[in-house]
Amino acid sequence: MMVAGSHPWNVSVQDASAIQKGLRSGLVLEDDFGEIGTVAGFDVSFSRERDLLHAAVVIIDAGTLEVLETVSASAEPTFPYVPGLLSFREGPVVELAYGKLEIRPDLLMFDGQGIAHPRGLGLASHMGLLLDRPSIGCAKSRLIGEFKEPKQKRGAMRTLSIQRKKVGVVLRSKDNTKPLFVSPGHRISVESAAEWVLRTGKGYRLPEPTRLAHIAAGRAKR
DNA sequence: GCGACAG
DNA sequence: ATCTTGTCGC
Repeated sequence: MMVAGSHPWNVSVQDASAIQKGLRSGLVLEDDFGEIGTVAGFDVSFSRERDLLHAAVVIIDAGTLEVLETVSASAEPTFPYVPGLLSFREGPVVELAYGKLEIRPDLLMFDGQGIAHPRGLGLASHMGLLLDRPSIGCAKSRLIGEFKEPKQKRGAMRTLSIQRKKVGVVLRSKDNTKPLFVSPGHRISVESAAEWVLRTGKGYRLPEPTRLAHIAAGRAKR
């Protein structure tokens, strides 16, 4: 079995796509974890006046949803935003912030796609592989995939598929609000991914990990 | 050629 | 992502 090592982030748009194709075979799409005690949420904001990316990571207790740790890091963007290549723009800052953590989270949640991606390796999958951690992609909108509108009640979900293959779910995390696009990143199944998004929610559209990371990332700009 | 297109 | 106040609805 090929073991995933590190790879350069400063590559061309062409090479980035090739790197994704090479990494996808290393993904584990079934539950591969023990007891989940902590969940980390990631998000990145952008300050255009200073041309800086700010990444924030918030770790919460999986049982009480209480915040245990918050860290952030900043860096100049080295890659443009290209649909399908988001990890090459946000990956560097995310790794930087992750390195500042004292707690080693049991599960990672990202504001983006997992395997619901053109080459099967969205931000959550990519980071889950590099950090060797179970990860979930929890995006606010669709990148790729077909689905039917889920019912309006919290907890309702429909399959998100790519060429007849189930790659995730379109999940209603709150009554009468736009659904979330949840797909496994690495070392977790579609079912468990959806379950954890619901389990870490507090009544807001976004689950606590990602919601709090979003606030922290925005706060990091000031 | 045209439309779609995570953050 | 970001530029941005109020406003309608649960």
